[in-house]
Formats: sequence, structure tokens, C-alpha cells
Amino acid sequence: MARRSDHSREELYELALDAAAGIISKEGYSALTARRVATDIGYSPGTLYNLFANLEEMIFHLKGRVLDALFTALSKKTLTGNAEEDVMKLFDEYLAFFKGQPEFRTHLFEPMALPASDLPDWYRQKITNLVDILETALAPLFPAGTTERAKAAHVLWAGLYGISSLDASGQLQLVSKTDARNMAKSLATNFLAGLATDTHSRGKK
Amino acid sequence: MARRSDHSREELYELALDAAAGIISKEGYSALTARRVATDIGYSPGTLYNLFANLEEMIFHLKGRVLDALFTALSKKTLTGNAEEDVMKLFDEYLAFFKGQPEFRTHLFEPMALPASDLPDWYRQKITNLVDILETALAPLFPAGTTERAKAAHVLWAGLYGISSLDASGQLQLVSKTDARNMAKSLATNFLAGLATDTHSRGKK
DNA sequence: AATAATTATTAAACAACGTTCAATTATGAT
DNA sequence: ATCATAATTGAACGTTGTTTAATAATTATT
Repeated sequence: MARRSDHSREELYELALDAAAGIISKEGYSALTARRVATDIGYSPGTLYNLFANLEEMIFHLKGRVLDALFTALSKKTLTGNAEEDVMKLFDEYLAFFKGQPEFRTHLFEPMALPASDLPDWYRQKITNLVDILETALAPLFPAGTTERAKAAHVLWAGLYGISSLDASGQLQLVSKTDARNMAKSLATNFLAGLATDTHSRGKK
Repeated sequence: MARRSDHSREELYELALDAAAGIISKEGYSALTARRVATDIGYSPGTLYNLFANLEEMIFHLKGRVLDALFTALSKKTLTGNAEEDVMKLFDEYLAFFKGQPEFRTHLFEPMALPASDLPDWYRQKITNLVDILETALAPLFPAGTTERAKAAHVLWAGLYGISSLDASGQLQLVSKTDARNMAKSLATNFLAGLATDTHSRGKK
């Protein structure tokens, strides 16, 4: 019942998130409890409440970490200038990132069940950064900074999110034999081909 | 501490799911507890465990109900034979279905966090039925029963799921001003246009 | 250097949760 | 009428998230 100073506040923060991630990947999301994290880092549950407002906030910060890690993975990819090829490159990396870690995909990559206005700026920014990578891959197809480009990036982002979501939950294999990569490729190819026809011929309907 | 027979097993089942849905829509998902449902239907918590193995299973059945309701809503739409128009009709109905009920979309339309092989057949069937509606709308574009048609339906389904997911969590408004319907339209239009080019010209790469 | 203020840490407690179970009583079968 | 079966319950168990008063280490002030 005393002060310790074995770790700084920042160290404690990292320690807690490390422990939380380890628990989830080794024993599943349901094993993640405040007491368990506290035990694993050698502190009492109360200490966690000095770092985070509550468990939910701790998990929220863990989600932030996942966004960071995905950003790092996607950033490593070098783009060729061929939009379709580059989009597919990013799609592949995205799917690979979560492969073998369905627990992370299922529980740490979901949107919050909260009004978006309550999302802190640092979290919004992490998402924006991710979508921006995709938008960059679309640069060859659009003049810079157009709303069309942003919109296309968002549709691709949301579409891939959906594919990855159904894949992680095993729902893809329910109905079709098509795997996630196959579907992602179909999305990228056809959506981009469709964009091309839009740009060229304006007299559709 | 006695037997009652005020309601049959089936009535009790419906009563419980009614109560659960009411609690969620009125007070949010976090208010949904076994004790609360029991209180609302005038039984003790133990009775719920005579109906369902556990709370999770009860929620699972509630999810089945949501799938049924969505199926009913989508089935009412009459298709015109114009694929793009019909797909958009279905997309609109889908988005409208969850509008104003984000709690349902967020918590009762998520894939399970379980191995797909554990999903009971009745649940798989409900999902299949939904995707089949979408596949029907693609009939004008493909010979019946082709894997291409099924695949296209699944990509559209997953894509819409992603859009609706990010929308429900408010993440769409985070980065762009494009709303869900707008994005759904972009997905439908461009993906279908892309499909058309695929069918016609086979000499891409 | 001594004292005061602040901060980190903890053990213990609280209320609420999911779930189980022995006891009890109504129903259905013999 | 009797027996078996099934439904219902209250009470209990273990666990959870969270709060709090007490305690001791650090930091600030003099």
C-alpha cells in the first residue's frame, strides 16, 4: 500500500497495453480483465485506474495501437504508380496483417459503439492516416485533392473492411468458396475499372 | 418456487426476445442483462436458462431475428430487371433498415466471434437467404448459377456491410462528407460498370 | 535540512453480473 | 391415486468493473 516508482507513467502505459495484447492473443479476448492485466504487470487493479478512466478506455488505446501497427505495415509498401496494382498490394498487406490474429481483427479493429463526435482527435487521425495511404495509391487516376479521389478511397476502404470482417468471422466460407483475397481482388479490379468508364464516357443515363 | 404454465415454451421464447429487443432499443445494449430480461417478462433469471444455454445464445437468437426482419424488408422490394437500379434499391432498403437503430446495427448485425464451423445451420441459412436476394438482382448480368454471379453478389454484400459498419459507428463522417448512401451508390455503380468491361474485353493483362 | 503538499499504490469493499442448484410444485403418464 | 417428469424459483457462488480510505514515497517549499 505504498508508492513504488518502479516504472514511469509512460512505462506503465506500455506495460499495460503489452500485457493486454498478450492476453488477447494467447487466451482470447474474454480473458482480458482488469485484474488479469494488473496481475500480469505486477500491479494492483487500482493502478490501472490511475492510468485509464476505465477498462473500456484501456481497450480503446489498444485499438489505437492496432491502427498504428497497420499503418506501419501498409507504409512499408512501395507504390509503383499503377493504381490497380498498388491498391491490390495494400489490400494484400491489410489481409495478411490480420491473418492468424482473428481475435485482433474481431475485437480490436471494430468501430466504437459510440457517437463519432466523442472519438478523440488522436484516434480520428490514425484512421485518416490509414485511408490516406489508399488515397495515395489512387493518385494516378485523379487530380490531387479532388473529392472524387477521397470518395473512391473511402469506398475501397469500407469495402475491404467488410470483406475482412466477414472473412474473420468465417462467414465468407459459409456461402461461397471464394476467399478474402479473391474477393478483394474482385472489388479492386471492378471498382477501378468502373471508375475508368465514368471518367471517359459521361453519357450514361 | 413452483411451476406456472402461464406461457408455453414458444411463448416464453418470443417474450424473452421481445423484451431483449426492447431493452436494447430503449436503453442500449449494455442494459441487456439476464436479470433485466427476466424481470421484464415476469420470470426469474433461472427460467431463461431453461430456454437458452446462456445469455450469449439468447443474443444469438436475437441476431437471427434481425436477419429475418432484414430479409422481410428486402424481399418486399420488387425488382425491375435493371441490375444497377435493383442493387441500389436493395442497398437503400438495407441502409434504411438500420437507420435510427444504430444499436441494432452495431451489436446485432455483427458476425460472431466464433469459428464459422460452429455456426448452426439455421443461422447460416438466414445469411445465405439474404445474399441470395442480392444475387437475384444480378441475374440480368450473368447466366444463372455461375460462380461469377455468386462472387459478385458476395463482394457487393461485403462492401455494403463495410459501408454500413463505418456509417453506424460514425467513422464515415470522420474523414469525408460523403454519406453512406452516396458511398453505396459509388460502390454499386462502379463495381457493376467494372463487371461490364470485364465481360466484354478479355484482353486486359 | 526539515517540513509540507502531492502523488502513486494498495487492500479491501461494493454492487452487479452470469450461472448453478436444491427445493418445490404443477403437469402429464400410468 | 400414484409416480415420474418438467418448470420455476430463491438463494448462493464466483467473478467482474470500479471506488475509496489508508499509506508511503516522492516532490515542492521554506
